[in-house]
Amino acid sequence: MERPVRVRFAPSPTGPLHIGGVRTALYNYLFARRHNGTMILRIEDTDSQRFVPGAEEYILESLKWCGIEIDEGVGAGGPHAPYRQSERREIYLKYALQLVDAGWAYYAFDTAEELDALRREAEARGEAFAYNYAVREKLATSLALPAEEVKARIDRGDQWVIRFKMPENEVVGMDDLIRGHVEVNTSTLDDKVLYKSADALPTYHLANIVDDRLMEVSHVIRGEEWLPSLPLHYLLYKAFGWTDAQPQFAHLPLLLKPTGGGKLSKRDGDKMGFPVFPLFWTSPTGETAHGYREDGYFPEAFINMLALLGWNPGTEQEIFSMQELIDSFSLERVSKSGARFQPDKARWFNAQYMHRKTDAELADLYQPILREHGIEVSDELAGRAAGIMKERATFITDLWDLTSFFFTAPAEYEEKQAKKYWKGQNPAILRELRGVLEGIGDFSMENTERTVHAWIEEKGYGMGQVMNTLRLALVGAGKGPGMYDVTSFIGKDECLKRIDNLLNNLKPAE
RNA sequence: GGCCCAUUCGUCUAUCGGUUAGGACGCAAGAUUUUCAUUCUUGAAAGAGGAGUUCGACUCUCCUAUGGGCUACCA
Repeated sequence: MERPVRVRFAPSPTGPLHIGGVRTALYNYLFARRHNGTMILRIEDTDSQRFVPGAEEYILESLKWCGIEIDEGVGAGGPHAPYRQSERREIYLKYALQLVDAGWAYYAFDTAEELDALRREAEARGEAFAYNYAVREKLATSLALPAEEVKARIDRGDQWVIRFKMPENEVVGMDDLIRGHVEVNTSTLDDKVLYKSADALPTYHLANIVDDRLMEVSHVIRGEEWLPSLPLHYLLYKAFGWTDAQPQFAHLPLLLKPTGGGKLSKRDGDKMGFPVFPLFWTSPTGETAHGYREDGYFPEAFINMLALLGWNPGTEQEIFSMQELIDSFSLERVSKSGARFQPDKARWFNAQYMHRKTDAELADLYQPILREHGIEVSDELAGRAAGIMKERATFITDLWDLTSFFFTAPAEYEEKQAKKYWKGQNPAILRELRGVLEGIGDFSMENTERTVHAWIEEKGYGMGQVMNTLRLALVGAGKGPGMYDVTSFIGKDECLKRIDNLLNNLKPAE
């Protein structure tokens, strides 16, 4: 019997969610939806030291903005509540103790200072210290100490941890949905801490396995940085006797810096001018970081871009709605190697979505910006202006520079354009054109164009000469949409007014 | 240092032993255009290196190199 698909996204609230984390969440979500499964959000706040206030809210808000829906977990509730590990703390000790009883784990009483000293000693010898089979019976552990001594230490309130007793020289064979079969010898691994008495909390490894089991997780889809601890996780399932219900694993390739080496980090964004976070972030200490949302990206474009960073459909389609992503997603088509994040492509995706927006959608997005500039117009007009110019825009915020002339007369004239066209007989022609325009009754785009073109032809003027001079008057620059888009948008009176402005206020060049 | 993972145009990638190695971003040129864009066409641009296996390797194996990850009482 196929087991129901249940996946989880399990971030720790140690700061804003990074775009690599968003992609992990996205792939989990896509996989869940693709298989009619359940998407769980679990907050892994087992490190009380690194907890950052506001981070959890940030994660929730980010997922919401991205359109990644949580079926079960923090913010959604569900049959396995609570989903915040700090609220599940009483669950874990029992399991850690179960492992100790079964001989799979042991108590260790080393202090942080002692461990530091051990590491320094090893380093001085040019070696790396590993807490493993070679040392665990020589240190202050329940493996070395007499039982009464162990009990006495615990009773007296000494701090302790429970470590996994990694077997010596065994080969663990693992199967990853993306990477295939991987084997590791346990002698290269160390005895990871599973539980710490100091804060009565488990570490990632224990909490992860226990919760995945309790929450009936069927597939663990996470970043490649977890691959090295997969053997431990396999062994943990074995130690608990849960191998039959063990989830399948898929380790995702990492997101890398656009240039240079290493994985994407917060500083890259600041340095190279693109966000590494979905949303704007202010840390408790007042540091801020850009976000895709505030930088003007559409969530659909952001998600589309992210989905294709490490996955491809095997076809040449590049523009995907969330539903299309769901329909075509598969772990088999996730690539194995790390993907460099590419800011240019992110912008291109956004432009593609911009071009596909309807006037009504654009109006909604553009109105706030217009109001910021003191422009009060109908949605119809705002949408029409945006619609005319959207193909030139990448972000909604580009629109003001592109369309301001629809709403306000040029305050000044671009020097280059003025120099080129505001000379010779052009002022005279413009004056003549003013008369032509004034005489047009039906000022629609079509009729104005027909009338003006007929006049140009009759007079034998150069098309570019006339239109660019008119453009100077109406737009004030050597750019913009077709002139009849402008004339019909601003209307006859405003056209004449702007022509008069130019005629009266700018001295023609020689 | 040790362990693990990876390696096709600058970048994201297709190819699952036989292809003129395809697409996209970016770049360049051209076309269209009343301007600026858009759009369209074209172009430059890749199998890390070396051994094998095979009639035949980008594809399989090994070695080397390079990149990345992990190596915490962090996740």
